[in-house]
Amino acid sequence: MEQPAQEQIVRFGKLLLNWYTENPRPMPWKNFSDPYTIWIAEIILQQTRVEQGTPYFERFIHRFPDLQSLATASIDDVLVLWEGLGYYSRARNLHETARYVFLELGGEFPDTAAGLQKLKGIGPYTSAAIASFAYGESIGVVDGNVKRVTSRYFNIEQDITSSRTSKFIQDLVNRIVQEIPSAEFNQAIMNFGAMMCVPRQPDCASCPARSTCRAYQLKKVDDLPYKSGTTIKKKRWINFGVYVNQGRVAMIQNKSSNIWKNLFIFPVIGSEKGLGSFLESSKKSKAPDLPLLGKMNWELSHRKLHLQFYLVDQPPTDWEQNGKIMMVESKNLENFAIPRPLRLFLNKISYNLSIKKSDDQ
DNA sequence: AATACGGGGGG
DNA sequence: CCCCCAGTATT
Repeated sequence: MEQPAQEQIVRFGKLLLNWYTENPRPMPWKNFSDPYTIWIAEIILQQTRVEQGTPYFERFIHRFPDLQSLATASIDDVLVLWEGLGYYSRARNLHETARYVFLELGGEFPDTAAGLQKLKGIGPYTSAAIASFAYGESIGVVDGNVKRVTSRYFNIEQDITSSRTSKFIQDLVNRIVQEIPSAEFNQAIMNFGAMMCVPRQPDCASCPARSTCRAYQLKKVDDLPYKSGTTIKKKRWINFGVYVNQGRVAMIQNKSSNIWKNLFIFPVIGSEKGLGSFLESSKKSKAPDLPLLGKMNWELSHRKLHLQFYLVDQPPTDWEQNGKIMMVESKNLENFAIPRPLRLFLNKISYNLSIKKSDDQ
């Protein structure tokens, strides 16, 4: 994969910067510009949401306002303040690094990302964050937000967990901060990822970057960032309406999707277009106000389907989903091709439907 | 390159 | 309730 063109990345950077100007996010550590306070904030924020980390930051800075106070404290006192935050090695490394910088470096933090990264507990992300926020170094941060936003906007399809992809994205944001102030851009892109370009069901309709977002254009927002290992199984939610009358069950031949094409299914609730529209959309539809007969998770090679079966007392007219509703006699169900999960469901409720089946169980 | 390491939020 | 998320150190 090649790096995007220069004008593309500059446009991207300006978009995010404009968005951030209009959507500032007050965070307590923004009032500080010294490396110590920024370092504390960034360690707390590793793997931790702003909302959760903020009260910890306040307490920590109040108790340990400067490097000396932390370096001369006991690890037990530090851990007390850390309690509940998790990843407790962060507190241990924090304390160890405080002592090291105070005793061995004369109280002065290294002033480059490369130097900072030599310290315990400071990796690629945190070193870039401190270097840009405290020293104005032109280096981009790469955290989960940045990976998600860039992989979507630039349609980066490579495995987001590989070191090769991380380097590609690091190079990409480093190019951007050659053109745009690094501290502002780093704040902008991380907050954009946290507020706008969120992991699940982002509100693309109100996104200022959608007109030039490659994932949006290609309808791949739900598929990026791509992560290897566990094959991505898109989740889909489908509500079926089960209508039973005099021992007959309402079925319809599915013409609207490639999954289970031409098999007979219960009509779906919530869309006149049938099954297809549910398989296209990642939106979880609202639970209808109907008796829930059962639910079932069903995994295909590339889909994880959440199936729900609702009892309806009459077949609505909008059930003409690319086909005709047919009332199938229970004893005739075996003559129809029915998807496995629906067949299992039919077997399960057969008693209630007064269906007698010899091969039950 | 793979794994361990907490805990919180949202569907 | 279950699933998803996410930097660094270690192996």
